[in-house]
Amino acid sequence: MPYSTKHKQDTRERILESARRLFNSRGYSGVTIDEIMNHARLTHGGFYRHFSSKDELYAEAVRHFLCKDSPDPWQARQATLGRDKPRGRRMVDAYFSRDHFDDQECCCPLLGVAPGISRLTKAAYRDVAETAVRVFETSLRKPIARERSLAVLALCVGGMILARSVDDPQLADDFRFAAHKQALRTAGWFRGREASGEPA
Amino acid sequence: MPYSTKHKQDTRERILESARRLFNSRGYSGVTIDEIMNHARLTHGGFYRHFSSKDELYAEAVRHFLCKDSPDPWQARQATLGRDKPRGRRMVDAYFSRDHFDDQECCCPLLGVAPGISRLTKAAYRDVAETAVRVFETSLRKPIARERSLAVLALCVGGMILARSVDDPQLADDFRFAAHKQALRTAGWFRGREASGEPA
DNA sequence: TGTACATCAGTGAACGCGCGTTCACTGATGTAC
DNA sequence: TGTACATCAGTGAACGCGCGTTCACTGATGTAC
Repeated sequence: MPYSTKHKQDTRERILESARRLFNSRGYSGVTIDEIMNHARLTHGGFYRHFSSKDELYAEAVRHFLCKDSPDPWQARQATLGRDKPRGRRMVDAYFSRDHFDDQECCCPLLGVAPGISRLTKAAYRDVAETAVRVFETSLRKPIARERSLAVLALCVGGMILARSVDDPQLADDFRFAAHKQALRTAGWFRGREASGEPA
Repeated sequence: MPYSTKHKQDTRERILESARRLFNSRGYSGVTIDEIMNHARLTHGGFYRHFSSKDELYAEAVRHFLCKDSPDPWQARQATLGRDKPRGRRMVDAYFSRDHFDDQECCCPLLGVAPGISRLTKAAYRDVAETAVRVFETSLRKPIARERSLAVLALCVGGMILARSVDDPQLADDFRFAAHKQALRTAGWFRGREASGEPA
């Protein structure tokens, strides 16, 4: 039995960590196995001793995001944000921090799916987003209409992306309904329980 | 001058419409130019008479999403949802409708960026999402903690994705701050104006 | 009205490169004697 | 303790395919005469 099992585990861990960072910053198809292996100080040929396909590696890398023991700025961010706040609050603050916004490598994997959006495309997204915000803004009653419009849009996009990214239909519906309800509430359109089920 | 300019415009429109549908359902790299052209009843060679690159086509297709005159189920969805409601409300309802959730072709382009997520990957996302929801749930005070947790998560993901997808730094910050504030408010952690700027 | 011509949308073969995957080989390491 | 051996992590060349892009060509159409 050559090489200790620890040696192999360590290598696997290194590949996983490299994959997580690179996938997050450039998306699934923006990164090659060769790059990941080089980043982990290996050559591409050895990859299949650790994973059976690129797809499997990606799924593992997503899960790896949550590992407590990885030397991860994301974990650090949470830690530095005040021990007195509840854990959930620290997570939210860390999530929305400029640090997290700028950090391409150590971000939530859902933020990394957009495969290296080009400048051209970002401009198009801005057009769409601005139009949508304007529509909401004119529909809402005055006080801080714009700010609430932005939040409503975030609820729409986030709720649906989460619903679609998850393989449990029940959880998907839960996301959809909860985000919907909250969006109506934020906009001030929520009366009674009308949004708790499917809208008519 | 062979072929009327209208003829060329029509063809371009057809390519754009095919592109929008296919990109939305399978993401940028999940669709080939050949497929798009076939879908528009053309062969791939003619593509470059209309667009200078695949990237340019994608950006145009995103913008095309908003065209009022396209025969788009998305527009239809809004129309059928009750004329008495304000336009923004109709948009939100249409956005969260099961119809929009299921429809791969005619959805918000931001929902189409995730390039054909594999079953393996969806399972990984569910793990991450469930863990995150559980953390929030235990941090929130009791009443409908789960529902609010889901909404908070949706605000996080949606706010950051929008912020990252847009090429105007000011608009990006606006999304980030608005979503952050609303997340804290939804969770019940918002006291005074502490989240209006960058968290300390 | 009819015919020759010029234009250019559309065709389909070909190019070329990137990248996931495979494979024969190497050599470091743990075990048996 | 030292040596032969077996294992398998890691190497690097090669394969093969998909796909964005190019290009020489075709043929439909509008215009000029």
